[in-house]
Amino acid sequence: MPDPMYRQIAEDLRQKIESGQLPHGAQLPTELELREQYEASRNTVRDAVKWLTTRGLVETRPGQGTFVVEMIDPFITEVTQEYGFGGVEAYLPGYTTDRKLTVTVPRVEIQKAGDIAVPELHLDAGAMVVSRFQQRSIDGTPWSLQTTFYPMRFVEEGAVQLIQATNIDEGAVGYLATKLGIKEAGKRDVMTVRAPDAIEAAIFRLPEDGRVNVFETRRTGYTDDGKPIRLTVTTSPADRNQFVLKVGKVPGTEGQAPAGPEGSHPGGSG
Amino acid sequence: MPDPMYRQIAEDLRQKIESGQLPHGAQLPTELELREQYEASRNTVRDAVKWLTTRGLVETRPGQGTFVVEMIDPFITEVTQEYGFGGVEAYLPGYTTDRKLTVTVPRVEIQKAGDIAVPELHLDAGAMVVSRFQQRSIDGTPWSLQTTFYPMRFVEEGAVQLIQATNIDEGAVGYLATKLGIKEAGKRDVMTVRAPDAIEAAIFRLPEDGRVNVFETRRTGYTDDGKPIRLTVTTSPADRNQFVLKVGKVPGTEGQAPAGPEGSHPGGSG
DNA sequence: GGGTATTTGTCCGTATGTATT
DNA sequence: AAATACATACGGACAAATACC
Repeated sequence: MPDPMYRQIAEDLRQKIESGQLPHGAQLPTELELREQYEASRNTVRDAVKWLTTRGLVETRPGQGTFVVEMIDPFITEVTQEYGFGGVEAYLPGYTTDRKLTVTVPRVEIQKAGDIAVPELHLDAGAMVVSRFQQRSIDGTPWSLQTTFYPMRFVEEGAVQLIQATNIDEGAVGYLATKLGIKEAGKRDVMTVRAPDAIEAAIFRLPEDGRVNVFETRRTGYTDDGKPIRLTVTTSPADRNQFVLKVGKVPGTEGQAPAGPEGSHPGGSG
Repeated sequence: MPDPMYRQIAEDLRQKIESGQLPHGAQLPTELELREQYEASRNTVRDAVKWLTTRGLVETRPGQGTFVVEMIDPFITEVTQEYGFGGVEAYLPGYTTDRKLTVTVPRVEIQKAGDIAVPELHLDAGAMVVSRFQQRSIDGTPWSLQTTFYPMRFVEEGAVQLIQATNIDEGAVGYLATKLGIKEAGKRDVMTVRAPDAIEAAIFRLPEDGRVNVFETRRTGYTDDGKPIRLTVTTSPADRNQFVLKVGKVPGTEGQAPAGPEGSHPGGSG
């Protein structure tokens, strides 16, 4: 039982939300009503609402009110030995199968390699890279951003299609193989979670207070002799994405229920 | 450039942090000093600091001040085809190799199956399960909580060691194989990210405002004929964990730098 | 241990702006 | 245009945690 008044109010509202008394999408009492119900000042009930907001339980809409957040039907990316996580090469929608995936045409830029690309691609500081950027949406909702970096050297050696803003049918990695004989023999995916930057928050329409994190997966592809050939960075909001990995023999895929607000671990702190 | 004053103050401080002018661990000016520097009220500079706090850039310590967060040396869990993510069966520390992993003795409880276990283990509502809970720490810092649920039926059929609060040398899954002939032929891992609950926040010593999320991986193990035999739920803080998956031939593992505050994707929102 | 200064946390009141209906 | 509801910003007061003497 938290001592401060705003926390008591928040816990009371939280209990009402998690018990179903305030279902998804329901409007909370207005700040004025909360102020009367709990006999607190408006700033104090605002602190309580902000506490719930930070936890992703409610969202405020200026001019309308405060609402319990809607449940998001998660997008499930299946991880396979062949593909690894990070990409959208394989995916399964949750519950329904009729979602539509759309991909923007690549935006191609030639840039100085950044703090990630330089070490991952074993480049010298100041080296140039080709970046190919795509945005993926599902049913019109932005779902992931993906940028792949290739050393500029590949273009100079003849892989000119890399700098064209069109989809490469065989895939850019396949194109490198047929054009330059550079084959990807292995890849490493690193998955982290972090707060979104301003661009990601805008594109994904995430609440601007940064409480919804994004997955960031960095995939580095290597040739047989261990030279890195590309770096793919994919970001996707953590509130609408799940990753699934199957190993061995697993029965048919039913939809995965999103994580609910129940305690998975026993109480206590031993 | 954000309009509200508290955002301008926050962006200014953010720029000082990201430029290195305020390095990791450095103390920010006190609220009184900020109030003088920016000619704003104390509540306004507090809003600015709170904005930075929500984004995980700074942390406040009552009686001391506000500080730029320390960089956390991430714990890297390597995902392999054999093991999948979720567990700590295989892991690599970041940068250094001299970290010590400690595991608590299992806490064993017999419970009614919860909202996750019932569907995952194909149980009837109200069925009983054995839960085995362990907490893992690295260098004394709590790193992951893990609970595995087994149908109570296994104990009734003779796997009595499941309900003993001791480590099972061959592993609980291996024990089921030798004792009952129940072999795990496959498993599915589902990875999500969510806000921590109160218990997790306490054990991991996460900031109580819930801005640091936790990974939750649910692993369900299946027999050859597709029957689920166990459900393992692992939670680990997203601020100190990374997951790595290697596919094919990948050169020697150098340490992975944590995600820095640089833009990976091009600007704009087209 | 006690006392004091410093710093953040909580709570109140008020006024004005902005977004939506 | 008017009403409603949240957002921002100011002011003040006291409490709680910490550090230092």
